[in-house]
Amino acid sequence: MSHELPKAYDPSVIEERWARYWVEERLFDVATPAEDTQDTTKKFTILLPPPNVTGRLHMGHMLNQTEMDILTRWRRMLGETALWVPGTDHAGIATQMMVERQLASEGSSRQQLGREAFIERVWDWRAHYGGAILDQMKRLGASVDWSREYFTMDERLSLAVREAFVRLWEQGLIYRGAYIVNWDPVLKTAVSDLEVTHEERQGKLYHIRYPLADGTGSITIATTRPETLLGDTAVAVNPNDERYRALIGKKVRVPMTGVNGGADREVPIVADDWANPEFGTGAVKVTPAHDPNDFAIGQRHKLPSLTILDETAHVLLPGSPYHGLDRYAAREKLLADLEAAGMLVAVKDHALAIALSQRSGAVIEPRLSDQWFIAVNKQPASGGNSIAQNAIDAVDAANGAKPAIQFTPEMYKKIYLEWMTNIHDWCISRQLWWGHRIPAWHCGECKEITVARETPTKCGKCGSANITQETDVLDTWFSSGLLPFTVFGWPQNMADIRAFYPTQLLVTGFDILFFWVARMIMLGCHFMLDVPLPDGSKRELKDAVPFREVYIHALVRDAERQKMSKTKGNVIDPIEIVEKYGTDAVRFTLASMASPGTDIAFSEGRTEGYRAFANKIWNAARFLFMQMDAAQKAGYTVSVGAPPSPSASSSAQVGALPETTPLETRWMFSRLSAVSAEVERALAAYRFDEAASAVYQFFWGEFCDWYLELVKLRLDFGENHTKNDITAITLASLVAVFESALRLLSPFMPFLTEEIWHALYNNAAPAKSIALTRYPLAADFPADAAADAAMKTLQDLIVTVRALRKELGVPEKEAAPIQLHASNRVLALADANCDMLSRLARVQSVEFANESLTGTNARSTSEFDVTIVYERQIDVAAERERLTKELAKFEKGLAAAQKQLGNEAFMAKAPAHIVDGLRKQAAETQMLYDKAKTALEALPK
RNA sequence: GGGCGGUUAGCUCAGUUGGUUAGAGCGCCUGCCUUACAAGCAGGAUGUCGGGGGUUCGAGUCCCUCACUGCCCACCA
Repeated sequence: MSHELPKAYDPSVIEERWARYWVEERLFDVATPAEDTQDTTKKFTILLPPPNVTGRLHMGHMLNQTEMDILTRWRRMLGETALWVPGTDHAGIATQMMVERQLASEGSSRQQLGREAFIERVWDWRAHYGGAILDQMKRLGASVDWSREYFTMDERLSLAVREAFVRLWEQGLIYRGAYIVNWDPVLKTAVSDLEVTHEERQGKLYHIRYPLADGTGSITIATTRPETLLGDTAVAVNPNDERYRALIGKKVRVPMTGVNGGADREVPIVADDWANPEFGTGAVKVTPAHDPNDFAIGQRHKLPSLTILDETAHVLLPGSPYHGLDRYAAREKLLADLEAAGMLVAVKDHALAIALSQRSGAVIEPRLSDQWFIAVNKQPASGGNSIAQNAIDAVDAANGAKPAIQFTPEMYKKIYLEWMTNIHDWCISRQLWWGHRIPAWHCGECKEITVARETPTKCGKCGSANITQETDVLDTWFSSGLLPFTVFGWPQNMADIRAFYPTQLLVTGFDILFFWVARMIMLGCHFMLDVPLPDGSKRELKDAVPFREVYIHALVRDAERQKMSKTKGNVIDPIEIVEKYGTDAVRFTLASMASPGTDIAFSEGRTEGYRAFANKIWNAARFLFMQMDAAQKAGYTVSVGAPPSPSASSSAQVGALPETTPLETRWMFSRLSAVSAEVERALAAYRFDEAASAVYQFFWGEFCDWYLELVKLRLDFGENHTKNDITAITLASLVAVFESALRLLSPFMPFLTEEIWHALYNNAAPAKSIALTRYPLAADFPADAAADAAMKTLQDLIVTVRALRKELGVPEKEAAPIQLHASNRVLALADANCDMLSRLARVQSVEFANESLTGTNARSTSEFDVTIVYERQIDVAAERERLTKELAKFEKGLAAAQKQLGNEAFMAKAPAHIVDGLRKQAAETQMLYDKAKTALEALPK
């Protein structure tokens, strides 16, 4: 007995084994092609969006990886050089927080450890826990090149980051300066605009009276953040506001700003267009150090900036009664004091969008501080386009030309361009310890900044040795934005760059469209334009882009369409689901639900269904193996042909079929050809849902439901069996179809197909993995329209007879004769295939009728009338109901058709094939209507 | 304040450039342990395609409008 396959399908047993095998055998590693050979193989290079090293795999990852794996396996099987590069991101803030939390639980802190020891500690943490998410990936069978695994803090990548920074600096595209940034008072660092979310909250608008310094009156301002008045350096009014025109240039005393018992600060009233006469009182306080708009006003009017909050958002104003108070405590006290002094004029409800730090949840405090920026809209010193302009041109080609980067769904192109067009300079400095430290040194003497590739020993300007390195690190997205070229060795080793850059595709979620996708385009285009093409010619934008296509996928939600989140407790752990149903079933679920533009409501019910599908495949294999063994015993030579290799030329796998090939086999190959074409079309368009449903329908609905049942007719190896051609042809075809179907399925269900495929070859498979064989192509199998049509008719006949039998109450096992009235073609078909009718519809015999058949035992289709010869009376009431319903349906159809056909405008304007089709259909409907009517009238009253 | 999606069977979703009488899976109902599979087989029921208006010979599909819903962006105190 050969072909070992346990009776029960148990994914847990087979999946871990193959997952390990794929990694250990290094099946998906791709070596750098030798440069002197003319390698014309198409490349499919794809970068895994690196998960945070702190991360645990979630459904979003699994969707992302499933999609990438399907595409990569598919391309690989098409003979392309498929390289999928994995790695992890050092995730500055997230990782630092994680380790700090750990330290806190030990009663320690990073400050206690000091910078160096802390970073050591993070590396330790990473060594212990950092591999978790990639291990999970291995379990999911991702066909990545593990030999190229990277970490964004690796020595090699760190050097590249430093190089990129220095070059930008040299090009004048990086500057340092004091600007208002989003300050996270919990993490004590600046964060970028993208890392801030806004939340609608009910707040208050406070009207506060500022007395004029000359004692002639007062002006009332409106603010939502009264505590910031401690840092006010002006009051602004609109120059066109009649109410205040006379006050412009006068001074006011900002209440409660006296220090050490001194007088309140005097500040000017300035005229500025920013002040909106419609809002509040029309007069606005100006706090340049704590509000971006106020900062701008300050610049326009040369106002001083007064920082009154420290890095933890406590009041920093020595000598003031508010000094040391948290910003909200200060607000309370200040309001109470103002109230007592009669300065608080009004308090109004006011809805405001409050800025929150995405990471810590803290309320962002705009704060003036020294930060590093990339000037994205500035031309490089050496000439050329600004970073943003290149990033726009790459996606929105001039004169309607095909852009270098294409988005799927296309809608995201618009969103991207909108953002890129309005982009501000990118704040890349973070006040963290974990990350790429900025390669800049401050001179203690002349204050000059020296930016260098190698650690300098003295100031680049005055030569002083009194220099200290910048303490800030770079935004994590700066390094990950460089990945498409740094993973391939830029700037030192360019062999892989020449072979693999640009990557073909990026698959990711829209949540990192700006964070990562946009930054890769910005940095990729900018740096790679300077790298010549392999043939030495100048690289243009179309080849400088980091990837040629971007596929943005949906969000995975829970079954109730809720976003999964830890706080809601509705997070579905993919590993748990995988353990329950098997990776293949979960992958198939995600693929089948991944239609572009729609979020996925993950439901276990679907997964259950696809586990059933996996089980179906398993059992089909068992059936096949039984047949092979039986055939062998009956004296047949059963061999499984080797599939084509991926690089094989596209000559057909199965040529012309022998004359004696039975109908169902001709049909099956024809279907296999059609479904191969459909899958190819769907995957090329990223329609994972359509591809999945095509293979599902093919395998279950056609191969199992029809073909396997029909081949049983030819494969009866009982005692009376004599060797014959039809059996041999059927057997060989069955095996070939099944083997092809496994390859067709394998990108979707890699584990199951791998297991069965090896069993099919008795563990002596012609390749190390099914993943290294060629994907089925439409041209591999003979299409046969005649067989398709014939099978369609027979299927109709069989289904009609089954339904009729059920209705008549013919016992399941009892065979019954039928009468058939139809065209000669159909009659001949039924005659030639009466064994099919017998097997699948328990037809005892077929009698051909000359007259149209109606009556209680009859059913009609456009091609035939059929009656079952069976004495039992039908349920008259039920039959009447059915016929009445059918009549109504036909009437409706007829009425619609006649209305159309009677419409002169339609007849004149509609294309001929539509009119003909409608005519034909109307005629058929009329016929069916007549028959149903006759049948209804024939029913006993 | 801008912008973008979604609304189709009880549930989750397809439905390509307008074209004949709108589909799938799950669930539901009925009958079957038919020797690959009860995680199965066979049969069956189910929709005023969110409301209204318009364009067209023809609208689930295009336009307008309303409603509900989700998301993104935004420096109005």
